[in-house]
Amino acid sequence: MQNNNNFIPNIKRSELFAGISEKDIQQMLVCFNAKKKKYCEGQVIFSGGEKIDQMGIVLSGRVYMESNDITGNKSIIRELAVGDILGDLYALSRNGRLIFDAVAHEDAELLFIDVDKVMTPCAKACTRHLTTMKNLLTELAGKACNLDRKLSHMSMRTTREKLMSYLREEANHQGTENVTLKFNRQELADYLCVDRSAMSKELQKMKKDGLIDFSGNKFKITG
Amino acid sequence: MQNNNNFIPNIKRSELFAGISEKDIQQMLVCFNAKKKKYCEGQVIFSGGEKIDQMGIVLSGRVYMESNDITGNKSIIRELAVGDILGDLYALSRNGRLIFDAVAHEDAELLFIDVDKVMTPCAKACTRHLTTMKNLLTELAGKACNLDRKLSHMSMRTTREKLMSYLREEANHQGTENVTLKFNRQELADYLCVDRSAMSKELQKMKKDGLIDFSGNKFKITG
DNA sequence: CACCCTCTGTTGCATTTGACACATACTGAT
DNA sequence: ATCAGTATGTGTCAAATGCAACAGAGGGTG
Repeated sequence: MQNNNNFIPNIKRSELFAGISEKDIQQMLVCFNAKKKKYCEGQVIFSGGEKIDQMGIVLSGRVYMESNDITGNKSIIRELAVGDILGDLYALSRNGRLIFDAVAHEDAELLFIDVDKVMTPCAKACTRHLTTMKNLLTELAGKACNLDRKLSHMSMRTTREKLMSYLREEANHQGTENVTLKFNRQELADYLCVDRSAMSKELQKMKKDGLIDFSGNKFKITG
Repeated sequence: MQNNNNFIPNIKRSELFAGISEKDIQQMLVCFNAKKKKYCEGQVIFSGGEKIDQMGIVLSGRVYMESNDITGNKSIIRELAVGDILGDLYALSRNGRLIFDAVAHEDAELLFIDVDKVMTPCAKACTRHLTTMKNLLTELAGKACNLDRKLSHMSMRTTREKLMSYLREEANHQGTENVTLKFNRQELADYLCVDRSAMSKELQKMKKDGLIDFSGNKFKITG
């Protein structure tokens, strides 16, 4: 591991180390064989089909899990921010092969950790080991719930329903009717797996029908 | 827990108890406060919005996680068979609230287990406790991967692409080009979130175009 | 300012899809 | 055999969607 541990405050934001002191984290990072790596915007971090045995924690920047199919359609599967964990579900599953690409959406720094080091209690009695395993379980369960939530939007039959489903959840999550999206229009369309222009049309119709109001990426549910 | 433990062979098929002897399983079931329960076909096991702190292991029958929206559209999110675990990702996540309904698709028996009992090492030193935690992590990761796989089908823009994506994965999973589906047409449509009649038409077109061949629920990818 | 680039909305058109109705098996029960 | 019920495929039509092309609004840079 590198000498400069100035990323420790950021790593504390990760669910993996919840309830663990900075001092203990530093010890564990050695134990977990943690390695820091930088990525430029657009750079591929993991690519679909690849077999991995490390998971990455986002220290800075944003990362997208995305699918780029043969016909040129991009789909944003999920979006990862600082503290989020990348690739854990593949590295921890039996076959370990990625389905999607992980791409740096902005310049980003990641800290990579060997998953088997997390899964296997180490010899030097890391007392916090059990805590990280429990944290990982919670994190993984949360991620799976988010996938379920995304599926609930995707299972809607029309673009309008997909948008409402997504916006309602965002409103719920952000705790206000006035929702600020992190996506631009193209990204929102890629996230909901619909055509951008068709979505743009539908958004206008929904505004006219009094369902929503919006300006830029500030949305409000009104219906 | 009931006296008749004749379901132990079935429970051994669950990933949760992988690598644990029958004798140890019996002890752990007491420790986990396991309770068996029967459900009739069509009966709701968990319903959307409900908060849960138990997970269920399918001892017999089949269970669907499904979404039933206001407009009457059903979507089959996933299908659980004997040995599969139900509700774990909700029970283990922070908020613990279900998004979908879990419904018995056939008469079914489930064994319910307290998740916090699994998460907390017990006083009477269950040596196998760590194993179940690791197993649960693997199972959860595998489930999340399946959700990702499902998302990869759903993100396809056309019914034809959704079908091909799904069939290719099934072929891959079943290890043969001759795929036997567990779904009937309506269920397949509900799984891929498309209209049944439209899908039926598309299947015929795909057959005519030489992409696939099928009869009943036996499919073959030919293109 | 002129230029380039990106983002968003708009339009027209061809295709796909969903909804509904109905015909045709096939199944199981009586 | 008869009947009811279910599963599957077909036909028609309206609506939704994708696609391509373009216009206008910024935003940054030389």
